[in-house]
Amino acid sequence: MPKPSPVTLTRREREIMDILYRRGRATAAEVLEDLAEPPSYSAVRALLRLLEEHGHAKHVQDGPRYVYMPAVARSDARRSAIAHVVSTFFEGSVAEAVATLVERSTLSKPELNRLAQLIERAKKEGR
Amino acid sequence: MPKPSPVTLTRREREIMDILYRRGRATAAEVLEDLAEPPSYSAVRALLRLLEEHGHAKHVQDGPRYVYMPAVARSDARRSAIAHVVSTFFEGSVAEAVATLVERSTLSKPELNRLAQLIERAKKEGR
DNA sequence: TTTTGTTTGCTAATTTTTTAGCATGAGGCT
DNA sequence: AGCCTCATGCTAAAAAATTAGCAAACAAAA
Repeated sequence: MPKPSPVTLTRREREIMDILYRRGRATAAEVLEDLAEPPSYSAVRALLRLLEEHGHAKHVQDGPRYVYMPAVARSDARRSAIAHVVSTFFEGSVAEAVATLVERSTLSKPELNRLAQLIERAKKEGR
Repeated sequence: MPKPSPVTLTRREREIMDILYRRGRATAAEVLEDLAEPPSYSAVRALLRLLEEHGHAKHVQDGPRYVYMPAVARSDARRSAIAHVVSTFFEGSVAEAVATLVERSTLSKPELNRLAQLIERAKKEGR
C-alpha cells in the first residue's frame, strides 16, 4: 500500500513523472536520457523506487529490467492536470481556457471541423 | 538581478506561485491563508523573498506591507502552463486537449456559442 | 567456466529546502 | 512619550530531498 506522502511532488519527482506521462512507460535509463540536468543513474532509480512506494508510479518487469509507468490512468491524469491549470490560470473558466487554446494555436482544418462538431454535440446534449 | 536558479520550482515555491497566479496579488498573510498545510508566517515570507530573488515574483509596497505578484505576465504564464500540459499529457496535440476540455466539462449555451464562433473565425483565417 | 555488462537493493552522505526565531523599525492609539 | 501591533531582514537549525556508491544477482559472451 502506498505510504502517506505530501500531495504535491518534489522537484525531481515532478520531472520524472512528467517523463513517464510523456512516454507512457520508461526504464530508469530512458528516464535518465530525458532529464535535462541528469543526476546519476542510481539517483534516478532511487527516485523511481520512491515514486512507486508513494503510489505515483508502478512497474512491470521486462526481462532483466523494470519498466515504470504512471500509476494513474492517462485520462485521469489529463483531467486533473487540466483542472489544475484552469483553476490556477483561468479563474476556473474552462471556456476561457479553450478560447485561449483556439486563438493561440494553429489548428488544422480537419481539427477545427472536429472541434466544431464536438461543440455542436455539446449544445444538443446540454438542452 | 535574478540569481541563477533551477528552471523548475521547489514544492513550496510551486504552491506559492500557484496562489499568486490565482489571486493575482497577495500579501504573505494571504498566501499563508491559502496554503493547505501551512508553515509559519515567517517561513512563507522567507519563500516569497526567495521567489523574488530568483525572479519569479515581485512586490510592491502597500502601506506597511509587501504585496507580491508573479513577475511574469498572466498571459505568458497561461501560455506556458498550457504548453506544458499539452506536451506532457496530450502528445503535443492542442486539438486533443481542447476536445478533452469540451467533452469533459459542462459549458453553458452562451459559452458554446462563443467557442463555435471562435472556431469559425479560425477556419476562415487559416485559409 | 570465467568474465563482462547490466540490472537491482540498500545505505549513507551531501545538498537543498523548509522552517522558526529573534532583532528592528514604523505607525497608530491612549 | 510609551506601548502595542504588524511588518520586515536576517540567521541558523531542522527536516526533507537528492545523490552516489557498493554488494549481489543474473544473463550473455568469450
